[in-house]
Amino acid sequence: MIDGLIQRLRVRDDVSDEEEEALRGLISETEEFPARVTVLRREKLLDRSVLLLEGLMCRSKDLPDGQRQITALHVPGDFLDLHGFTLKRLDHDVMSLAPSKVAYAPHDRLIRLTEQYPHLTRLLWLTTNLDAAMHREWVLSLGQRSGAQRSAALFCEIHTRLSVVGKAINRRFEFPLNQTELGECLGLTVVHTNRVLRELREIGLVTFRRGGVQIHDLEALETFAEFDPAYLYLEKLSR
Amino acid sequence: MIDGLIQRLRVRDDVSDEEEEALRGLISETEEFPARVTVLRREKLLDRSVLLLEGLMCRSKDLPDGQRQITALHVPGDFLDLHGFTLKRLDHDVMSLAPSKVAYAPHDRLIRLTEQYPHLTRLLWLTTNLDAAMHREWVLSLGQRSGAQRSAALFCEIHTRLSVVGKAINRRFEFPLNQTELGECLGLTVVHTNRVLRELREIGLVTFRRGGVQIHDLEALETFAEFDPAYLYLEKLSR
DNA sequence: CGCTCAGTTGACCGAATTCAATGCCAGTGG
DNA sequence: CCACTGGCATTGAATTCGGTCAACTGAGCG
Repeated sequence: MIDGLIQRLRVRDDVSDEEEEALRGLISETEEFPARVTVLRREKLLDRSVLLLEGLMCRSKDLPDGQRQITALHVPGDFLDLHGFTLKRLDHDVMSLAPSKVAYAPHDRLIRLTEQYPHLTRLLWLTTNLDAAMHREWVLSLGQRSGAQRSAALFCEIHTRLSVVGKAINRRFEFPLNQTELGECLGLTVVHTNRVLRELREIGLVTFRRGGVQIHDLEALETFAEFDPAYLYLEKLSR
Repeated sequence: MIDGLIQRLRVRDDVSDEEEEALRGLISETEEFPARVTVLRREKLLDRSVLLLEGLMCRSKDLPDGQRQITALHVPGDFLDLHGFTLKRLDHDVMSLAPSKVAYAPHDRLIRLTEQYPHLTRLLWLTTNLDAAMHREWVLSLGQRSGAQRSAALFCEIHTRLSVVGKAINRRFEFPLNQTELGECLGLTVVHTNRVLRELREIGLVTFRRGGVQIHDLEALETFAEFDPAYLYLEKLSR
């Protein structure tokens, strides 16, 4: 059930059978959500963290004048708010972008885990640091890449992350955002997002259609985006 | 010596005397750097983490075509690469912006700490999650705020963070970036950075001069920037 | 004095936004 | 079956924000 998480961790380090059991013991219950509902609201005090099992979710922040920015996308196997375990409240909302299934990890169980499994604690800590690494890449993207490059880089990132959990096949993956939401990831208006998508389609790199993404030429897309997956830390090291 | 760090932690949670001792025991040695040198280079494998004691540093990423983005600024009391404790290598460079002093925390000592002090481990984990929260605010800024707002928001953030460690007095603080570097934080060119700074100065909000920042009207600046310090987590909670 | 480096300004250009209209379904109720 | 609706996607035209190029200033310094 939490295989996605274990898969993601085993890409980066060894996880013993005992540790795997401890991880399974974290989960208290599961819940399902339809697409486009707010799953976690900022400021509320937290006593559990949420692991995404199936579907797609995002975190978003907004400004008083109503502008919204999506700060992260989450695929199955990702914790949505493990940072909330230490922060105790969120600085952003979490919303489902597709029908999704989650599992809850109560904070008291996480505290016990930090007391009994230091190595596993470091691995969970690692996953929040991966989130931060992705944030930094988005900062780079928003600060320095053009709209089209930004879009291409995002498709490369999601393609790589979904591949790790076996959900990208033949350079195709489910990606049920609409163009407004994609624009909120990229810091672009819908109108310009639409133009950028047309450009990427017309030069034969990638086609985005509501529901999914088909990459036509992965190598060319990565070159165009100046994409380097180093920030996703896909290598196995003792942590 | 590591008082800045302890000050920052005690804003967010209680730190016992024993834990304070354990933190002091982390440090093996210190080192000083002049301004504008690369302190850590991306990709190198790490066996220690670096705590900033005095000065100012930044993390930066760049694209193959030479464009550079500063992804974070660090003030005294910040770890520069505690995320490197679990990631084992960095995805960015770390550079000094002012003459600085650092202390080293070898990873084997950090591992021992995670085995003996779970609560303190959670507090150190917290600090990396604070970094991620700041990254998210920068994503919001770069995606949705105008150049001038972005600049104002950055000044608000640094003012608040320096206040915590007693380094902002009377709405004035040292900030020895040049306009090129400030532009690399904001995703703007030097030329436009210059114009934005003039605008902020002329409407009486804030004056940036190489070396320091003087805020003229803090409340107006925060309103202009749509700044809300919630993402800095300045409240004390049991973690 | 001439050099360099940072800051500043103007003229022009291009990327992205804004505003507005149109097209395209899928669903739904008559 | 068709008319009507609402949500997205798409396109055009005008505008603006920020970038590019280039020149100039001023301070510090050997």
